[in-house]
Amino acid sequence: MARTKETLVMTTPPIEGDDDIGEIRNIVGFHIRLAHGAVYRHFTETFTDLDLTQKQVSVLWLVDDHPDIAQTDLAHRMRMDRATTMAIINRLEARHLLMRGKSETDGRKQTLNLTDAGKEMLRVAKQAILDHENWLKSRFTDKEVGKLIELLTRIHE
Amino acid sequence: MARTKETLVMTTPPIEGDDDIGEIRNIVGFHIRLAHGAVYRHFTETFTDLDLTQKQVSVLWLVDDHPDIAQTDLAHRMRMDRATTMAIINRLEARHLLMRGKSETDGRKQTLNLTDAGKEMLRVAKQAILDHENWLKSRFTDKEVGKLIELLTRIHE
DNA sequence: CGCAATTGTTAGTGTAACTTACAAACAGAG
DNA sequence: CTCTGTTTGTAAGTTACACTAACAATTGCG
Repeated sequence: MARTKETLVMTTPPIEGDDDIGEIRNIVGFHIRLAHGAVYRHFTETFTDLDLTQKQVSVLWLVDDHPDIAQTDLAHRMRMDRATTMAIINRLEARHLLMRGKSETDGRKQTLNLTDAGKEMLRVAKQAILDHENWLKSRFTDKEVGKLIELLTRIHE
Repeated sequence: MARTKETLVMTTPPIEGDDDIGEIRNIVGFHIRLAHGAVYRHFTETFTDLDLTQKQVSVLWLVDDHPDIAQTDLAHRMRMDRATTMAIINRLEARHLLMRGKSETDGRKQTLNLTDAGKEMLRVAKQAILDHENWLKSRFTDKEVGKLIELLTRIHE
C-alpha cells in the first residue's frame, strides 16, 4: 500500500515558487538543521570583527559565569565531549582570552578563568550577541520567543 | 548564592541542580545550537549502519524529489554554497549512490540522479528517518510539532 | 561579436565533531 | 598500605562541512 503523506499528521503547506523542498518539508530535524545553519551564518557575519565562533563565545560566557570551572564540567554543560572542549580551550588560551590553573582540591582538574582581555572580549561579544539576538527575535513576538525556547529545551535537556 | 537579577524580558526558569548554564539560558541562538547538536547526535547514532550524515540523506532525498536537478539549484534549496555541495556530491558519487550527467539544455550544468543503489539506500534511510523523527517528536504533541516547524521556518526561509 | 554572468571545479583554510590511547591523580575495597 | 577501577586532561588521527579565491567552459545579452 502506498504511504506517501498520511504518515504525517501535520503537513506544512508547500512554498509557492522554485524554493520548495518537497515532502522533506515535514521533517522536524530538517528544519532544525536549516534554522541552525541560518543562525550560524548570521552569527559569523556579526562576529567577523571579533573573530569568535558561537562555541567560543559560549565557552567564554560560561567560564565567566562559573569561575574555576573544570573542563569536564564545562563540557557537560555545553554537551560536548572532553576532546572537543580541549580544542576550543586551546584556541582561546592561545589567544590569551582564558587561562588554565591548578585546582587546589583535585590534582587532576584544572581551573578555567578569563583573563582581563577575555573579560573585555566577552563584554564586547555580549553586545554583539544582543544585536544578533535582536535579528533573530525580530520575527517573533515575546510570547513566541518563550514558546520556542521552551520547545527547543525539551529537545536538548 | 542568591539568584542574580535578570535583565531580559523573557526569562526561562533556571534548572535546579548542577546543570544550570546561567544567564546564557535566555539566548535563543544558544538553544538552537544545543537542540541541533542533540538532534545531530541522535541522527548519527541512528545512521551508523547506513554510514550517512544528515546532509547526505537530505541531498539524496532532494535529488530523488527533483530528478535532473543541477548542483547550484540543489545548493540553493539546501542553503549551501557550491563548494560545499561539490564535496557532498563527490562523496555520494564515489559510493555510487548518485551520478552526474550532461544537461541537454545547458552545457554548463550537470544533471544529478540517483542510481538504483541510491534509490534503495534512500528507501532504507527514509525508514530510519521515521524512527529518528519519532524519537524527536515523542516529546511534543502534534500541535506543538506544527508550531515548532512554523517557528523554525520563519528563521531559515 | 564581445563582455558579463553562470556553472562546475579545485585548492586551501578553519572549526568542530568523533574515536582511540595514554598518564596522572583520585577513591574505594581488601 | 596495595590493588583496582574511575576520572581528568591530553594528544593524534579521521571525518564532515563551511568558507574563500581562483579558474575554465558555457551561456546570454547589449
